[in-house]
Amino acid sequence: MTSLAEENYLKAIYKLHEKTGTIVSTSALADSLSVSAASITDFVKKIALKKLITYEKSKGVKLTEKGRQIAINIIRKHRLWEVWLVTKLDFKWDEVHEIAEQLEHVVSDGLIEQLDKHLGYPKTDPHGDLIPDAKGQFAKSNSKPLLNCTTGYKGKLIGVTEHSNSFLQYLTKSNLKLGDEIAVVAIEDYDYSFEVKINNKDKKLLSKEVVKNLLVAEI
Amino acid sequence: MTSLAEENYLKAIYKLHEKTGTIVSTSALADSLSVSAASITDFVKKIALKKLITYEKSKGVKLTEKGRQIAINIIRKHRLWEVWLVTKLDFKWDEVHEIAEQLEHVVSDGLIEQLDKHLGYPKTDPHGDLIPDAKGQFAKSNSKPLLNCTTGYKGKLIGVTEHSNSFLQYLTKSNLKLGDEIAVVAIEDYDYSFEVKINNKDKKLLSKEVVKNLLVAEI
DNA sequence: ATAGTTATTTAGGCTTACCTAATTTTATTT
DNA sequence: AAATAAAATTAGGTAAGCCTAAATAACTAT
Repeated sequence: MTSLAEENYLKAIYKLHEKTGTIVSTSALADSLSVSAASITDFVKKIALKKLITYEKSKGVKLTEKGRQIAINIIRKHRLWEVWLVTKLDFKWDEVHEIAEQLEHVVSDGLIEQLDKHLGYPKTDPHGDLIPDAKGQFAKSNSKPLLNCTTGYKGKLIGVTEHSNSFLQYLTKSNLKLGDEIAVVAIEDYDYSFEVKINNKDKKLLSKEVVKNLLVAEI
Repeated sequence: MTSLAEENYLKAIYKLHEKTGTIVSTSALADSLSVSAASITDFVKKIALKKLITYEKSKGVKLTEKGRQIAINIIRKHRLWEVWLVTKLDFKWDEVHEIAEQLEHVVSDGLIEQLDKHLGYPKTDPHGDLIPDAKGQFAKSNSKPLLNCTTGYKGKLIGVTEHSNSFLQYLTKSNLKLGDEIAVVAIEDYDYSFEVKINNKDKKLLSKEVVKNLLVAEI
C-alpha cells in the first residue's frame, strides 16, 4: 500500500516539520533524503494526489492527518526496534540507527504489537525519544534543553537531540549516559560552555555545541 | 550489493534445485516467483553476468558457489528470524513465514550473529529445518520421510517438508507437533494411509498426503 | 520423422524512483 | 526597481524489474 520511498518521504517531512515548525521546503527535503530537488518535486506531486500531504507549488509540503499517522507509525516501529537492538541484542546506542532504518519498514499488523509486549511497552528509545503508542499518541514530556538551564540547575539527562554516531560516541567516551544526574556548576560567559557535575562526582566541561543537544528533566 | 529481487531469485533457485536435484528451468522459476517466464529469462541473464548463476540458454540455471552462499545466507536469516518470532514473540509456526520473508532481507553484519546468540544458537527452525551456520554449513541430519517407514517403526517427528498454512494448521488441529513420538501401527495397502500412535497414547489416521510431508528420526 | 504441444526467448512497453540541464519563480541586494 | 542569487519546477532521460504478444526451440506422440 505504502512504498518504501513513500514511507521515507513521509518520515522526513514529519521530522523536518518537527524541527522547524514550518511548511517543509523542497530543498530541505532534498537535503534530508539525499535526492535531487527535481526528484522531490516529482514525488511530492504524486503523494499529494494520494492525499498523504498537501503541496503548495513553490512553497512546500505539509502532512495530512493520513500522512502523519503513517509517519508516526514508522517512527514508532523505528524506536521499538532500537529498544530491541539495545536491550535484547546488546547493541550500543550508536550502532542501532542504520539497522532500525531497515527494520522499520517491515510490514505486519501483529509483529509490532508483539514486539512492544516483548519489550515491556517501553516509553522511550535508547536516545530518550518518546515512543508513540499504537494509536499514534505521544506521552507528554517534561524535558527541556540543558542549554536553557542556569547555574545551580540540577536534573537528569533524559535524551539527546542529535543522533550522529560521532556525538553519541563522544558522550559514551565522556562517560555520559541517559539517567545520569547533571548539575550546572557554572556557565562561561565567553563561549557558553557549561561546567557540570555528573552524578555528584565527576566535574566535566561541556561545550555549547554539546549542551545544545542534551535534554534534561526534573529528577 | 545484492538487490531484493536478486536475493529472492537466488533463494528460489536454491530451493528448486534442492527439491528436484536438477538444473532449474525458467518455468519452474516463473511459477515459484509468480513472475512471467519472459521476465525470468531477462533477469537470469543479468545475474549470470554477475556470476551468481550459470545460465544455459533454453536449459536452465544453476547457482555458482557465490550465488549459493548468498542463497544459504538468506535461508539462515529466514530461519533464525522464524525461531525468534516463535520463541520470543509467541507466534505460531503457521504465522511466521510471511514476516520472516521480509526480515530475511535486512542487511547487517552484526545483527544476525547477535540474533543467533540471543536465540542460543538454535540448530533448527520451528518447522524442523536445519539452520546453516555463519559459514553456510548445514549440520548432518538423520531424518527421513515417515512415508519411507514400515509398520512397527517408532521415531520422533522432527520436521515437515510442506510449509503451507493449511498443512501446518492441520497438524496443529490434529495435535501433532515437532518432538512427538510417532509409532507406525499399520499401513493401509489401498490408499497408503498410516495408522499411527502419538506419544504412546492417541491413535490417528494420517493420509499419504500428510505422511509424505512428515520427517522422522530415531529417538 | 513430422505434427502438435509446451517451454523458452525476443521484441517492445510500462511504472517507479531517480537523474541532469534548462527554465521559471521567489528572495535578496544594491 | 532592477540586478543578481537562490530555490523550485519542467522537460527529457535512465535503470530495475516487471509485463504481453510474437517468434523460436525443445519435447511428445503418433
